[in-house]
Amino acid sequence: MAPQTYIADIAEFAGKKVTVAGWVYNKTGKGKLLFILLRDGTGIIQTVIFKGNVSEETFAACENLTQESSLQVTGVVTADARAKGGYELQAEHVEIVHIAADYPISPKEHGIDFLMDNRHLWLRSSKQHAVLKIRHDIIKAARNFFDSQGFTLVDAPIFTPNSCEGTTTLFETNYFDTKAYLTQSGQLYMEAAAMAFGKVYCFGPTFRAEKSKTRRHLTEFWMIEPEVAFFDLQQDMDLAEHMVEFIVGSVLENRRDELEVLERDISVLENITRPFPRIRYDEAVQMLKDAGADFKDDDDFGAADETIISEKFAKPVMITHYPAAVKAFYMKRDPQRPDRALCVDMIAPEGYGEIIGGGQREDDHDVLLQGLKKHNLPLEAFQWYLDIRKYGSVPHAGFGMGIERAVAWICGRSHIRETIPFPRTMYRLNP
RNA sequence: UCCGGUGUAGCUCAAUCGGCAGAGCGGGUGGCUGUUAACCACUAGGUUGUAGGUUCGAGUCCUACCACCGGAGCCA
Repeated sequence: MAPQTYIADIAEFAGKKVTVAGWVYNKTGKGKLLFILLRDGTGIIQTVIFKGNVSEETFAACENLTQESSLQVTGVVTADARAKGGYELQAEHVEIVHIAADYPISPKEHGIDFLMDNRHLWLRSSKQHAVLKIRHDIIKAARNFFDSQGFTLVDAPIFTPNSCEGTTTLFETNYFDTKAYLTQSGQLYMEAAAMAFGKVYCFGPTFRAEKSKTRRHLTEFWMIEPEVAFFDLQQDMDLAEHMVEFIVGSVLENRRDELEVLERDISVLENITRPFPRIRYDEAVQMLKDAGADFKDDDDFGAADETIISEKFAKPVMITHYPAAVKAFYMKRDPQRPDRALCVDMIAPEGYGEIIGGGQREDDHDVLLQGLKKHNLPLEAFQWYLDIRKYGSVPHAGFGMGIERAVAWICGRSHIRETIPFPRTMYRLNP
């Protein structure tokens, strides 16, 4: 193939002859003049094909180009205010690579079911493209954050012999002659790893066989889960808000164009700076009651409750000290008030719900053992986990951030299914 | 799993009281030297989700099923 110039870099080549390779995003024309919006994955540029500037055959061939046909265009880059992006390419030579069949996604509106059936093609559309570019940046920023703070990436297994929490439904697989389950969290393994490396994180897919059917749920989603030895709840919260600030800052710095494509209100994101508000569960309950919500004491918050609380703050709010009864068995209890857990949920603003859940872990062997028994969990499967409390147990804490929920919030998307390339939901396994 | 909704051309949707199946976009053909979701003319395109029922007659009414959408619970 001819050496290729990417559209993202096109301004550097004004006045020069380049070859751009890509796909037809849209085509208009007027008689002897054709305008082809050419998309190459890095950007879109208007290509001008004038009958007098190319051969008869080339012009005739270009008239037959359909949406998403692939081609290489060689010509001079010119600045032109009439073109979107400010530059256009005056075609001299066009090499058609493939004429696309009738492309199903037109520039008009479509229903969500149709678009999801065509997700493999929908990825080419500008908004979907922007969301996934930002997703990439969020993941990169999160990893940069931990890497720069001395964390070690220690990936957790996907196949697990048991439930991490014992409560959520798991996807069961046939693992040779036994059963294995797809992981729903890497946390327990990170606790073991933290005792080996001090500061660790994992980043991988997690699976929940819950029949959840909301705009915030996927059956397969990605989590980044740090875990730190000799860390308490307060330090855990410091880390979480620092990470979120870093990620949002990185997206604002690197993905302005994409945020604009998504029509995201940037001022809202610019306000995401430390410190974030921190409230206790009891204060949150009081807020709900003051707002007139129908709330049962010692219950967990529902989606509507989270929205009411989050709307009181312009930044993500961290809620701590939930009733231990509604939280997982490994949460450490507050010594001051043993019916409360040393846990934290971070609720994103604008009603996007919980993006982070975490807390300090129970580090006493016997208390943890009691918790396992109370939850009717198979003790044999958790022996290795109890070992962490037998050999140099220390206070430790961590959290998990759901990547897709963070992407949905930062991108201002109303539904999580657009924040992962190929979403898996209760009703969708294809494409 | 529960509650509510939708299903008509490739796509987005109309179709009055139960009375001839329609439009825009997209496709095709022709025209146009500055288009931005171009415009103009012509044209092709239908098992009305599936199966049954009521009726002289069903896209429309009834029953069941299927698919999907929105919400709840659970969670990140």
